[in-house]
Amino acid sequence: MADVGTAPRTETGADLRRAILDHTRHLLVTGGYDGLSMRKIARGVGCSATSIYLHFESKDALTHALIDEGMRKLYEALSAEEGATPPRRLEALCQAYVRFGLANPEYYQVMFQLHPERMARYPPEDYRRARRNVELFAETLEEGAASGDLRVAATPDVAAHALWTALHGLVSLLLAERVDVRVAGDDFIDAAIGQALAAFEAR
Amino acid sequence: MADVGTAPRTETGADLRRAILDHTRHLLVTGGYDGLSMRKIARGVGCSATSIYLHFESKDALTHALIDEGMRKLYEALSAEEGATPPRRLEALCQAYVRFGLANPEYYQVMFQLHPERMARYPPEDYRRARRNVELFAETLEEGAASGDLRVAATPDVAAHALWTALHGLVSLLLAERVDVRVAGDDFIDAAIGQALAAFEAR
Amino acid sequence: MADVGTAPRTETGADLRRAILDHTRHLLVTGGYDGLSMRKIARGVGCSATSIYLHFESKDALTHALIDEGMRKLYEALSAEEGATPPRRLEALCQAYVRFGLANPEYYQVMFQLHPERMARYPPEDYRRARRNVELFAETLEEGAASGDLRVAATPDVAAHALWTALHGLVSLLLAERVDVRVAGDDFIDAAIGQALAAFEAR
Amino acid sequence: MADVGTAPRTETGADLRRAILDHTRHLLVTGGYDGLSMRKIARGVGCSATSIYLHFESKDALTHALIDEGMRKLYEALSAEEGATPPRRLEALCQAYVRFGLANPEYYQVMFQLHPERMARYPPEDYRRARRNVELFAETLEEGAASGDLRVAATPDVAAHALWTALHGLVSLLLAERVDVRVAGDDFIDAAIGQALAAFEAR
DNA sequence: AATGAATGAGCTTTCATTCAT
DNA sequence: AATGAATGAAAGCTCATTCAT
Repeated sequence: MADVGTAPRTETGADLRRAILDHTRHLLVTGGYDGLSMRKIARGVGCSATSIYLHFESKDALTHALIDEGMRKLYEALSAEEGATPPRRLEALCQAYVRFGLANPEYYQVMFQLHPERMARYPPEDYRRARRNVELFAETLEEGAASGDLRVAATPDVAAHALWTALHGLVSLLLAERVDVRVAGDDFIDAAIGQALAAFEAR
Repeated sequence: MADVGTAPRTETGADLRRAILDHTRHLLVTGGYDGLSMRKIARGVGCSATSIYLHFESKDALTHALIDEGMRKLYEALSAEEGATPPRRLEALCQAYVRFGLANPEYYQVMFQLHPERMARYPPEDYRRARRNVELFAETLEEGAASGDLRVAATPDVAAHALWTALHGLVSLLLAERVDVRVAGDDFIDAAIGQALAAFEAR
Repeated sequence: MADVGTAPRTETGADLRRAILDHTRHLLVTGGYDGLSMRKIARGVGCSATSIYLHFESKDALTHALIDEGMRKLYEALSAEEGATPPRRLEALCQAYVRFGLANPEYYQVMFQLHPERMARYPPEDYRRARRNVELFAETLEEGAASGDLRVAATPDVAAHALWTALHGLVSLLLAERVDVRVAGDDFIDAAIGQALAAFEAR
Repeated sequence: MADVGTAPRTETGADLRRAILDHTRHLLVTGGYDGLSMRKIARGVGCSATSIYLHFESKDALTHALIDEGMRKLYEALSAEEGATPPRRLEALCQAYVRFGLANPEYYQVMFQLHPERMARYPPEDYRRARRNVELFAETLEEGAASGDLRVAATPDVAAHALWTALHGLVSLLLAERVDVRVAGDDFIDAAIGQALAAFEAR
C-alpha cells in the first residue's frame, strides 16, 4: 500500500529490472530471439541501453534470467495440476504443459528453442531447477507404474523425457505456425496429446 | 572423365552455386540461422560476397533453396522406406525421419526451425513439395486403417501431423542438445519412437 | 520495309543502343541521375549489363550521349518557332523552352542539372552544339535591338544568358516540385515568362 | 578565453554535432548530395560512422537539419536588408539572395536542389519556416503595389514566386558552372538581376 | 554483337558493449 | 542508480566495371 501514488514515469530500481524483463518478453513474441536487441529493450522501457547493464551482466545473463523465470512459472503451472489417479494426473500435466507453451510463447521460445551454444553458459543451479519440470512427469509415471495404472515400458526418466519431446514438438510447431491451417485447431491438440498418452494406457 | 582430379582452386559456375549451398549448410550447424551471413559464406567458399548474388537473389532466396533441397532429400529418404505391412512401413518412416534429422542437422534447422516471418515468403510451389513428406505418413496411416492393421482415431491427415509433431520434438530437442545426457542415447530414440507409435497399435 | 515482321524479342545492334538510351531516360524520370544504374538499365531493356558497354564506353559516355540528344531536340524545338517580329519570336522561344523542359524532364535533368564535375568531361564538340540554343535567343535579341523593337541593355549574349537563367529557374523549380502548390499552375508559368520578358519591352 | 588554442583532437558532445554539420556542408560542395556518405562524413570529422547516429537519426534527418539551418541563415540575410523604398528594398533582397547562394553553395544545394522524393519527408514545421523567405519578397511587392512604387501584374505571391524562380535559375546555373565563362562575371549577375526586376518598374 | 561470371569498394544502418561522469 | 557518448564489427545489398568466352 505504501507505493500507492508514487508511480514513477520511468521505472527505477527493482521496478526497472522487472520492466526490462517484461519488455524483453514482449519483443521476443514479435521478433524472436534474433530480433532482440539491448537498444530496443531500452527504448521500450524508457531507459538507456547502458542502464540494462546495471541489472544484467550481459545479453546472455538477461536471457538466462528470463529462462529461469519461465522454468519457475512452468513448474508452478505443472505442480498445480492434481488428479485422482496417475493417468488423470499425467493427462493434466500434458495439457498444462501445452497450455503453458501456447500461452507464453516468449518464455517458451527462450526456454526451449535457444541455440545450444547460447545454453552452454547456462548456470548449473538454474539448470537443476529447470530439470524439475520433467521430473514431475517422471514421478507421476513412476507412481502409475507402481500402482499398475500406467504401462511404462522404459525407465520412468526415459519415458518422461520421451513424452516431453512429443509435447515439445507439438508446442513448437504450433508456435512456429508450421502446422497446416487445414489441420491445426483444438481438436488437433487433443488428438496429439491423446496419441502421446496412448503409450501409457494399461490394457 | 577427363576432368577427374582437376579440382579448380575456386569453384566457378554451377560449381560455385553448389559450393555456396554446401558451405551455408556447414555454417548453419555451427552458428544457426542467425549466425549466418553472406560474407561468412563468401569467405568460406573463397568468393566475393557479391558473387553469391549472381546465384541467389537474396539471403531469403538462398535459404529457401536450401529448404527445398532438404525437403526433396527428406522425401527421397522417406520414399525409399518400404515395409511389408502398414505398421512396419510406419515404423520405418518414423525411423527414417529421425535418422534424416539427426544426420542432417543443417537442413533440419532451416527446414523446420525458421522464424515464421521468414517462412511467410516461402514460395507456394515449394511449400506444396514440402507437404508431400507428411502426406507419406498420412497415406500409410490410411492404408493401415483400411486394412485394420493400424488403429487411427482421428483422420489420417490429423493423425499424421500429430505423429510428425512428436517426431519433430524428438529430433529438435536432440539437435538442440536439450535432452539430458543421462537419458539421451540410442535406446532413448527407440523408446521415443516406440511411444509415438503405440497410439496406432491395433489391440 | 525489309524489317517488317522481324521484330526481335530483345533489341540488338543499333536498336539496342536506342533502347538503352530510351530506358535510361525512363529511369531518369523516376529516380533521378543518382537512381540510375547500369544494371537497372540492362534489366529494363532486357540485355546484360555488359552489353551496354558495347555501345557506350562508360556511364559518363552514356550520359553525354543523352545530353547531346537532348540538346539537339531542344534546338529543333526552338528553331521551329517563328514569329513575325522579334518580340513575338522571343516570346515564342521562351514558351518553347519551358514547354520542352516540362515535357522532357529526363532530358532536362541531365542536360542542365548534372554536377559540374560530371560535365567537366563533356566533349568540346558537343558543348559547341549545346551552345547554339542560347545563341538562338541572342540572335533574336540582336535583331530586335537593331530594329528597335526590343530594348536590350546589355550585349545580346549577356542578355540572352540572363534570360536563359530565368527560364531555367522556372523549369527546374517546377520539375523539382518546389513551387508551392497554391501558386503553381498555368497562370504561374505565363506570369513568370511575362516577368522575364518585361525587361525587353520597348517603351 | 581560457579555451582559446586548446582545440580538442576529436570533437565531443555538441561540438561533434556542429562538426558533422560543417563537414557535411564541405562534402556537399565537392561531391554533391550523391557523393555524400555517412562514412565520408565520419572520416572527415574523425569519429566513427556510428557516432553520427547519436546526433542524427538518419541521413535524411541530417540533411533536413542542414536545410533548416540554411533556410534560417537565408532568412537572417534577407531580413537584414532594408531599403528606403519598396523598389530599393526589392533590389536589396534580390542581391542578398544571390549573394547568399553564391557564398553558400553547400547550403544552397541541399536547400533547393534535392530530389523531390527526398523532400517529401521534410518536416512540415521546417517547411513553414522555409516558406518565410519567399514571403519576404511577397510582402515587399505588396507594399510597393500599394504605394504605387512597384508595378505588380499578378498577385504578390505569384509575382514573388516568379521572381524567385528567376533568381534561383541565376544562382543554380552559376553554381553548376554552366554559364559560359565569356559571359559570367559581376556584370552578368547585375544584368540578370536587373532583367528580373525590370518587370516591376513603374513607368 | 553479346554474355555470364566475377569483383572490390561502397552504401546505410544496427549491434553489444565500455567508459567517464 | 543512471546516463550520454562513443566505438569496432558486422549486417544485407548495390555499384561500375572487367574479362574470358
